[in-house]
Amino acid sequence: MATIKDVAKLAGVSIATVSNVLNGGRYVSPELRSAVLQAVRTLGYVPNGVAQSLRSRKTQTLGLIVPDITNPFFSGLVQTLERSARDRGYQMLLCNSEENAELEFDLALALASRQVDGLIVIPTQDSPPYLRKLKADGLPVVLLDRIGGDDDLDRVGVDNFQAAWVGTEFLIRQGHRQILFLVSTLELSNIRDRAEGYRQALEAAGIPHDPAWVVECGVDLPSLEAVLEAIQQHRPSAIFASTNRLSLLAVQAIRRLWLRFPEEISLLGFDDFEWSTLLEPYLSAVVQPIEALGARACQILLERLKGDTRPPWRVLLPCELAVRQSVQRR
Amino acid sequence: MATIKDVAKLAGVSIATVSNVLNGGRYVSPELRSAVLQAVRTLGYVPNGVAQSLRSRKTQTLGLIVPDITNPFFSGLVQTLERSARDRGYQMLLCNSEENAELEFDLALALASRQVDGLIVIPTQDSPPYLRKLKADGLPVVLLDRIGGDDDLDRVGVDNFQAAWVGTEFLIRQGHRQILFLVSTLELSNIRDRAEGYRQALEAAGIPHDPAWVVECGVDLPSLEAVLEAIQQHRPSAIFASTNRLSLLAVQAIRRLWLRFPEEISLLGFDDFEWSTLLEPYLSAVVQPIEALGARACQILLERLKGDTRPPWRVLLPCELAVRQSVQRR
DNA sequence: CTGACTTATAAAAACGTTTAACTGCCCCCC
DNA sequence: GGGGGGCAGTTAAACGTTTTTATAAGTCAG
Repeated sequence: MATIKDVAKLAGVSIATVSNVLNGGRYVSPELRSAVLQAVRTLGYVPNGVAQSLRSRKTQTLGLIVPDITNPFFSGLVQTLERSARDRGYQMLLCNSEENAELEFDLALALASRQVDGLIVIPTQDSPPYLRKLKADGLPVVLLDRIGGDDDLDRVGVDNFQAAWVGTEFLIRQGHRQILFLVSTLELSNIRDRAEGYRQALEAAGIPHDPAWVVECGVDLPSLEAVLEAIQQHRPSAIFASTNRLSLLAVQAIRRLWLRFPEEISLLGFDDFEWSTLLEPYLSAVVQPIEALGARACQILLERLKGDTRPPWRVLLPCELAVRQSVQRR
Repeated sequence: MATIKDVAKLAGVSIATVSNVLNGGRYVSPELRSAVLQAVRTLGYVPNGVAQSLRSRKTQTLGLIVPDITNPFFSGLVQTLERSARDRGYQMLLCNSEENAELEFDLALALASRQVDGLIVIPTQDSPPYLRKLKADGLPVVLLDRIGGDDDLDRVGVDNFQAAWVGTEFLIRQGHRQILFLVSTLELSNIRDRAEGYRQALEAAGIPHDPAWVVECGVDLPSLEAVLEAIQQHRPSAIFASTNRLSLLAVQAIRRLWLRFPEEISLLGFDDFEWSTLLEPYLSAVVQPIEALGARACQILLERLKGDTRPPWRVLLPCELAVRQSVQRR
C-alpha cells in the first residue's frame, strides 16, 4: 500500500504538503496541489487510519456493547446507532455480552484499550461500577435502555414506569382485573420500574395487588413452566408481558393450556417488531421508540466527544400504546 | 492515561524491557520483571491498541458488512461471527449496508482504510468487483451467504439448489402439485439457485413448470400485492417462501384472502427463527445452519490471515428440513 | 539597499508501541 | 591473559500520520 511518503516523492513535495492538501490544513499553491492530487490518484493512495488515529488521538470509532444482538429490540437499536454514528463519520465496534457481566467487563476494557472515542453500553446489570472508572479515565460512556442506578453516567432509556402504567391502565379500562405481569428479572431496575408501574396502576384503580402476580421468568432462557404455573394458579383474564420474548412465552403457555385467545385470555406485549404480525390475533403492545432511543444516545455521546461538560443526562422517552387485537374487552 | 514510558520510568527500566515483560519477548530477570509488573499495576497501565496496531501492522479487527442487521438470519450470523472472532482475539467493526450497493462500497473502503485485518461481506449484489481489488491489494475477503459469481474470493454459503429441492420435493411428497415459489429478487444468484432447485424438483416429479409461479416480491420492502395477485391467479395449494421475510408476506396474504391455513393452503418457509413460533400452525421450513456458516466463514478468514494461500474456498453447506405443522398433506 | 515581515514549503518532532541493533559485562577457553 | 560469545539490558529506529518549527525566498517600507 502506498503511504504518504510515496505520494510526496512522486509529487516532488514534502509529506507535510501532501497532508496539507488532503486535510486542507494550510495554503498550498495550485501547482503543487494538483501535483499532489495527481500522485494520489495514480498511486491509489488512501490514508492509513491507524496512523491518523495514533497521531490525532481520535479513532472515529465508537464501542457498542449489547447483551443479545439477536433480540429484535436490540438489533433495532444497533441499526439506528450504527446509522447515526456513520452519518457523523464514526464506525462501530460491536460486542455481544451474551448477558454475561464478566464478559461485558472484559469487552469494555478491550474496547478502551483499542482507544474507542466513546462507549455505548446496554449493560447486563444496573450501572456496573467499572464504567464509572472508565468515564473517570476520560472515556465518555452512555448507558442505554437499562439505565438503573444514579452515578454520573449519561443515560438514555424509556420511562418504564409510565410504559407499564399505560399498558396496565389500558387493560383495566378494557375490563380486566386479574392481570398477570410477566418480567424477566427484578434485578434490573428498569424491570422493577415496570413492575411498579403495573402495581400503582392497579392501585389507582382500586384493584388489590398481590406480588405473586408478578412472575419472574428469567432473562436468558425464560422459563415456560413459571408462566404455566402462574396461569393455572391465578386464572388471569389478561397477561401483560413486559418484554418481547416474554410475549412469545405467554403465547406458548396460552396454547399449551388450550385457552381460547383472546376470548378467554388477553395478551399485551412489549415492543413492536416485524415478526409479531405472525401472531393471530395481532399483538397489542406498549412500544418503545427505538429510533429515538438510538439517535439520542448517539447524539449525547458525540456531544460529549466535542467537549460538552454539562451535567449527566437522564433521558426518559415515553412509550406509546399500539392497540391491535390481542386484548379483548371484558 | 499512562503510557509505556511512564511504566518504564516508575520501574526504573527501559521501555523495551517493559514491552518484553508484557509480551514475553525476551528473557527479563525476575527482579526487573516484578518491578515492571508492579509499576503496571499501580499505574493501571493498559497498552494503547492503536500504537500496537501501527507498529505491528495488525489491528486484530475484522470488518463485517451486512445488508440488514435487523433480519434474524443476518443477526444470527453476526452473533456467531462476533463470537468466533472474539474467541480468537479479534474484534468486529460492524457495518450495515442497508441493501445499498453504493453504501456497501463506501463502507468497505472505510474499513480498509481503518486497516482491518480481514473482511467478511454479505454483499448486496453478486460478487461486487471492488472486493476483488481489495483482495488484490492484500486484504483477505470472504463472501458470506450471497456467494454468486466466481472470482478468486473465498465463499461460504448454503447449497441453495439443494435447499429448494429438498423443500419442493417435500411439498410434492405431501401431495402438492400447485406450488407457488416466492423469491425476493432473481438478481441474486443464490436466489436463482433456489428457483432452479424448485424448478428441477418439479421437473423430476413430472410436474409441468410455469415461470409465472415464481413470484418476485422485492428485497427491501417486499410487495404484498404481488403475492396476493399470484395466489388469486394461480390458486396454489402450497406456497414455498424462499426467505424468512417472505414467509411473513405469505402469512399476511393468506389471511387477507381468508384462506383456511393450513387446510386450504400450505406454507413452507425458509430459516428457523425464534419468532416463527408465534405462527399457528407452527411454520415448517428449510433451515440454514447459521452457526456453521458463521464459524466456517470466520475460520477461513483467520486461516488466510495466518498466511494460508490455498485456492479459494467455495463452501456449500447443506440445509435441513424442519417439519412442523404448516404443510398439510393433500 | 538593507532589515523586518510574509509566505510557501520543507524539515523535524511527536503520537505509543515493537523490535532490531547496540553496549557492557561476565565467563570460558585456548 | 586476551579474545570470542552469550546475556541482560538499553538505545534507537520504525510504523504512517499530523502539526509545530525552521528555512529560504520574496515583498515592502524607510
